[in-house]
Parts: sequence; C-alpha cells; structure tokens
Amino acid sequence: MGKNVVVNGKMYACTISLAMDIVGGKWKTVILHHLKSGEKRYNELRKEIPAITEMTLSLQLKQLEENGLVNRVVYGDKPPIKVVYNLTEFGRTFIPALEAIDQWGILVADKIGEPVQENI
Amino acid sequence: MGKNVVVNGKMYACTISLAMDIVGGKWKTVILHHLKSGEKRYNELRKEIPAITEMTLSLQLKQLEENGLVNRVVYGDKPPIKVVYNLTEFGRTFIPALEAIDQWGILVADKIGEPVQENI
DNA sequence: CGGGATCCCGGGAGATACTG
DNA sequence: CAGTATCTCCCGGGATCCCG
Repeated sequence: MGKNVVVNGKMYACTISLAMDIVGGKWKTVILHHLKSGEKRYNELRKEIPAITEMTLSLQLKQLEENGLVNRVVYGDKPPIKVVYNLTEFGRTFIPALEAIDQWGILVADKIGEPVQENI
Repeated sequence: MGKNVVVNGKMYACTISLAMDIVGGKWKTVILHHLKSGEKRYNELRKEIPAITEMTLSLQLKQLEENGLVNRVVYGDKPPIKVVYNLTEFGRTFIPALEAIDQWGILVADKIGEPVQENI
C-alpha cells in the first residue's frame, strides 16, 4: 500500500506524507492558490493574504522556491526593486490537487460555515 | 477571491485555509488515506502506519472524529475490547481531494524520489 | 486491546523593529 | 519595495509508562 520513497534524504512511508511535507503547513497552499491566477508581487500577496505576516510570507515563499514550486524574479538592483513570484511548471502540476482541496473547502463552508459580512 | 467564512467560531480568509485547518498536519491525510479502503481497527492502523506513535494516532483520530470525518465504533465493554474506525459520509466527501494529493505525491516521487528497497 | 497521563522538545508562526 | 533580525510563544508531535 504505497511504496517507501526517499526524497532529499528524508524517507516517507507513503506518497501522501511526501506531498504534505512539501505543501503542508498553514500557508503554503494558500500562497499557491493566490499564484494560480498569475504572477504576483510580494506586496500584492501581502494584501491578498492580510492575516500572514511579512516574515512568514517571505519564509514560506523561500521554502516553496527551494522545493521548485515557485519562481522568484527580481527587477532592478537599487531600491525600490520589484520582485515577482509565479508558479513553475512543477508548481503548476499541483493545481489539480489545489482545486480539489478548494472545492472541498467550499463544500465544508456551505455545510457548516456561518455567513459573514464582507465589509464592516 | 474567496469569501470569508466562520466555522466553529474561527474565521478563515479563504476556503483553502479552512480545509487545511481540518485535514492539515502531519498525519490526518495519511490516516484518511488508510481508511479509504474500508474500516480499520486501531492496531491495524498502527501496523499500516508504523512511524506514528500510539498517542499521536489516537489524538489525530479523536480530532478527525470531532470534525465529523471519522466514525468510531466500540465492540465489547470488558478488555479486550474492539474499536473500529471508518469514514463518515462527510469524510468520504474528502476522497477526491485525497486522491488528487496522492496522485501529486506519486508524481513528485517519480520525479525526484530515489528508489528504496522494500525489505532490509 | 486500545488507549490515557505525563513530560518534553523543536520548529512553525507571530510581534516588532530595522535595512539595502 | 521587499524583505531581515531578533525575540518570543505556542503547540504538534514524540517518548515513556501506565490503565480499564
């Protein structure tokens, strides 16, 4: 039932745990979801994910980049510089799973979520 | 881009973070994956997921049960008792996402995983 | 057999302030 | 503009032992 796999020196008993080790955590899937629609600048991501802190956002982006899911492109060498993030080809292979998770989240929200005003 | 949702008093900025809050973590998707094929006893799960500790397994099962994904059925009242876990109807709604994650994990393993002997 | 109690640790994540 | 540098807190998860 799922063969053992070794990736980057770490051993996984099944492919599910491998996948969750790469895209698990509180923010990674959220970031990937926001990059699905196209490239985004750092501050765009911050505004679209208000609950994340600067430090956590840049840390998660770095980890996604290290795992080859996200590409980081820098424009300019003197401040103000411009940095753009987008999904790599490998990152895009995760989109089907991402959408399946999103669909399930929508189902859960419809089923047991309480409605909330958009604006205060 | 994804409306705010409140579930169990917690607020989520998008459905992805809601989903990850329910099935995230190191073990929940792995457990659900092993329950996909049918009901399992506690010790069956332990043997199929050797890397998990007893305490963590029972804790994760309890949380899955609290969120309505897993059903726990007890047979007998004097030790040795028999406890069986299976997916609820709601838990089964997560299977498509689970399989999408699994497929992606397989893809990752094929792409960057190193092969490993099954037996020592 | 299927857990609970207890103790513990590492790292994920936040708050605040600062910088090339 | 796009981050770092610290410091801190919290808690998911592990280790060990025990129990109905």
